[in-house]
Amino acid sequence: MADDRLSLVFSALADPTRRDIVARLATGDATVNELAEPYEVTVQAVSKHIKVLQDAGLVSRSRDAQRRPCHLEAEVFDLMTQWIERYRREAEDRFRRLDALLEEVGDQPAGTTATTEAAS
Amino acid sequence: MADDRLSLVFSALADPTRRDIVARLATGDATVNELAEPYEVTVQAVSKHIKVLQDAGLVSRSRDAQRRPCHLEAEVFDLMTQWIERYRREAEDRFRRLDALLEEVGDQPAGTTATTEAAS
DNA sequence: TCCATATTCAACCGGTTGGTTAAATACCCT
DNA sequence: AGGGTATTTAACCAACCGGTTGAATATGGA
Repeated sequence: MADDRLSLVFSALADPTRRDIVARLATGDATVNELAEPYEVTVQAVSKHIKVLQDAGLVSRSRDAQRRPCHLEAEVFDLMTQWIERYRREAEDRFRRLDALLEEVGDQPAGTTATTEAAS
Repeated sequence: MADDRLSLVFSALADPTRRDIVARLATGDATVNELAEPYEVTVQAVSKHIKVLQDAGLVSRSRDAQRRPCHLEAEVFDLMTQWIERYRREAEDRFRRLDALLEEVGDQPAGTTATTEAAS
């Protein structure tokens, strides 16, 4: 379920180990064995993580003898930032309009209207 | 497992229905019943989705009689964009350095060194 | 008080996920 | 051919996820 590109990318990055792998690939290509070394999990588990990242388009592989180095495909990040920025902008614009409206009416200062109960 | 903030946010947005809810909340606050209306799923399912978004800090609730309107907390987006931009920048910098090195050596034009095999 | 509305909680179900171990595959080297 | 290294596949398992139905809770209004 949820096999569209954006879902795959967000889902892939929802795991801290995979985010860590991405972080390390940002500094340079690496093989599965190299990537697996710092973790306690087996190399097979890391291989699965790489597959998830690959299916999301975040990682590509090449071949070098037995090794299959992983390469970070950073362009995919654009897909996320575009989505995020779009709705952030919409929300901020709406907030600005509300703010201006309150200013105009001469109500209480903005941001004190509702009990927000945000998560800790 | 994976209960850190960034994991919760990415995980929350990995579901298309939840992304859609976020998109709609960007245009204005809404109740669970209002949000559930366009979907085929039950209102309980949507309530669960809201809970996930709330745990991730993406949504806050207020009270208005029986209604508990949902409000988008767009600041959380910053957490993601900061993470994304950091590693994108690292990867791009590395690419630029490699590019410059190849230029210096007088090798082939950049981007033609490895078989990338990227996902479709 | 009684009823309608809005929302959540509880229990359940099938599919997915992240991990394991064991076996298979792919490639290099002598 | 045979052995070593790198990696993937297969089968399995417990936990989680998104959905359901049914019951509970909370609030407003007649």
